[in-house]
Amino acid sequence: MTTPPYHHGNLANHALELALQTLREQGDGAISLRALARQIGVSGPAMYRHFRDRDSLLAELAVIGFNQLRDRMLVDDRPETLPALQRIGQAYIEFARAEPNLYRLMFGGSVLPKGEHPALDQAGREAFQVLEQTLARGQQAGELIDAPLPQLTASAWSLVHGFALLSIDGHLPGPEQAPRLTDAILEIFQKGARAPSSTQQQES
Amino acid sequence: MTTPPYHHGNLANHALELALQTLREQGDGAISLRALARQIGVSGPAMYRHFRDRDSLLAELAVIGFNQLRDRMLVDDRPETLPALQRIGQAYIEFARAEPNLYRLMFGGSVLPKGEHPALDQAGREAFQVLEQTLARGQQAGELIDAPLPQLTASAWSLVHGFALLSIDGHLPGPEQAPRLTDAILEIFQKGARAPSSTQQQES
DNA sequence: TAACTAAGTTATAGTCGATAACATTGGTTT
DNA sequence: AAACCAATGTTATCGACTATAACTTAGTTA
Repeated sequence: MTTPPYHHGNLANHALELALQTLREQGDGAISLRALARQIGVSGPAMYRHFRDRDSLLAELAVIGFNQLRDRMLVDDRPETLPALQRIGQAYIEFARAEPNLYRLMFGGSVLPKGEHPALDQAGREAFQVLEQTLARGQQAGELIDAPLPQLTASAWSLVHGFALLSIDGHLPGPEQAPRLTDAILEIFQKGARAPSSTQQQES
Repeated sequence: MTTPPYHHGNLANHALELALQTLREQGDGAISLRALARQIGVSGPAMYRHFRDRDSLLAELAVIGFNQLRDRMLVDDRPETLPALQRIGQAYIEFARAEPNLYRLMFGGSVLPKGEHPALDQAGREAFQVLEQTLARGQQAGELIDAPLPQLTASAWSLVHGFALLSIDGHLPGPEQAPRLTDAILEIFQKGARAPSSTQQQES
């Protein structure tokens, strides 16, 4: 009685949950299909019915991450662009700091090279577009400089991406004052990207 | 005659050279001590006389990378800070684009976590300081805003680091116009970090 | 009910990291 | 010069992993 059924029924989801937990606790290098299968109580090769290979499982985790990141960035309730940008930047960096290993996996170009996992590329683009559309709105409202949109987007994304990685990798001093640092770098960006005619003023 | 000598005599350097080549061509994941030993014509465990483990070899590669990066950043021949910063930023991003896999290894927090390889941390600090000292000079000369130096440094480093990674990982459109994009983001930073009283003027 | 298919299984090949125990060599010491 | 010894190799071996092949089970559908 209560003998485990031959078919698990939810192997893929179960595996993804456990993998996400392993990722959080020990990083992507610690994820192995065999170990996951052991934890679930299933044989190793069973995993390959649900994931083409190890990288495909990692890619699915990264997709989950990008969707979470996109949702967290969708908080620009402010009508003015500059406060909205500030909010988005904060949410972005908070996500990276809350899920460092997931964030690294999402952008770790060496582990999951771009172009090999279409769903992952798509999820990344969608998150990217939240930022881009906000910047576009800011330009249309005349709050941001008139630089080409791709340039402006690349600048903003570079700044938060670089800060997020330096922060979670321990390259910045004083991790406890990360929020203050976050605001400081976002201010510099706003000052650099603000339209000269903007009604916003710098504090001093 | 011409029988290979029992002692190789230069195993460590030879291994590092081959590993660097493998890294360039196939990324850090493709580096294995056994494969290196095979190429050199030596047995696997011989490697462990020269490297504590695989990560130690990777760490030595990363140290080489940081030293190269630092040397490339030491080109601020201009006395004024802003042009010097521009030069440093360009050199930084050119390095990352020329050696993408090496750059990823240097900063790949998951592969080589900070704190486990003192020589690596030291080399990273030395490169970091080139940027920091230039920014400090700019502040003393009154060319840069009076924000706390760590904040200013974190901003500049974040921007070039983020841009470098997004660029080499293929997240930015139009790779062929990377140099133009580079100048664009550096301009935004300069505009955001320039002292209000600076004699430098924005172009329009 | 027979056939098909999805989702498991065992068996196996090949690679790798790492350690233990042993062998060779060249420089150093007496 | 002989003995020694530290550095640098060697073979043997363990355990873990990715991945494929061939087979089995069970649920669904004609």
